[in-house]
Amino acid sequence: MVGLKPEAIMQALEPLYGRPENRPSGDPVAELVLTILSQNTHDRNSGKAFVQLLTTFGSWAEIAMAEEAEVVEAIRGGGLAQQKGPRIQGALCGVAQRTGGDFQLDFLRDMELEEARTWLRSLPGVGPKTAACVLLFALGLPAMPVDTHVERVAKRLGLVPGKMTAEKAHAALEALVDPSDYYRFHMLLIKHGRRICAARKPACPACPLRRSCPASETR
DNA sequence: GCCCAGGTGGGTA
DNA sequence: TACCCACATGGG
Repeated sequence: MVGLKPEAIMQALEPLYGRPENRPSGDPVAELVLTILSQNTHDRNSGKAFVQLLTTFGSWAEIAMAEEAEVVEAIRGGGLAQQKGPRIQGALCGVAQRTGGDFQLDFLRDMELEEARTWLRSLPGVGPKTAACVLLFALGLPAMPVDTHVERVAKRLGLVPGKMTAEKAHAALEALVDPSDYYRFHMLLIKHGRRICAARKPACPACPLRRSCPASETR
């Protein structure tokens, strides 16, 4: 354990990556679909699959009602299409069922945060990370997405125990970080984690976190 | 040709 | 509860 506090970590990383500002996107359903497509997939692939999905079908309703094979074909370029196609269709159907046919998630704003999170997680293909992405990025609600980068960096910095499971680490980090800083914390750790992965260096001499930086981790 | 990417869900002990 | 593993494509 190195005893670094979240605020100190964010202050150290901001000179490198800038200060992230959350501007909630307009369409939570688009965020939901895009996040499912991005699961364990590189951004460039998931982004292409998302564009292809939107150009192939004219609306969320069409995607939900389409033959599964058509949806799978549209998102093939994103990888894991056999899994993600049915999950996207199932999630869209879940949304429509809840709203009586509308493809929108504004009703989540009227729920308690944990109720909204639980409802999202009841959809196929929606786990803790995807639910948090929709709540934070699209609706501007205080949930923190914890992906592999955030989890790995946070464990290395001693914010959470290294042996903690991903789901517990998620809850622990949400408790540790001020809710108004969720977006800032998430984005800074993502950027730092990506840089570490991209560099694949045994050490990161420029890192402001120095010895406590995950970049000193030998992979 | 190999490696990796912003998870999830099912199976097993 | 805690692991382990399959899932699949494109670009470096």
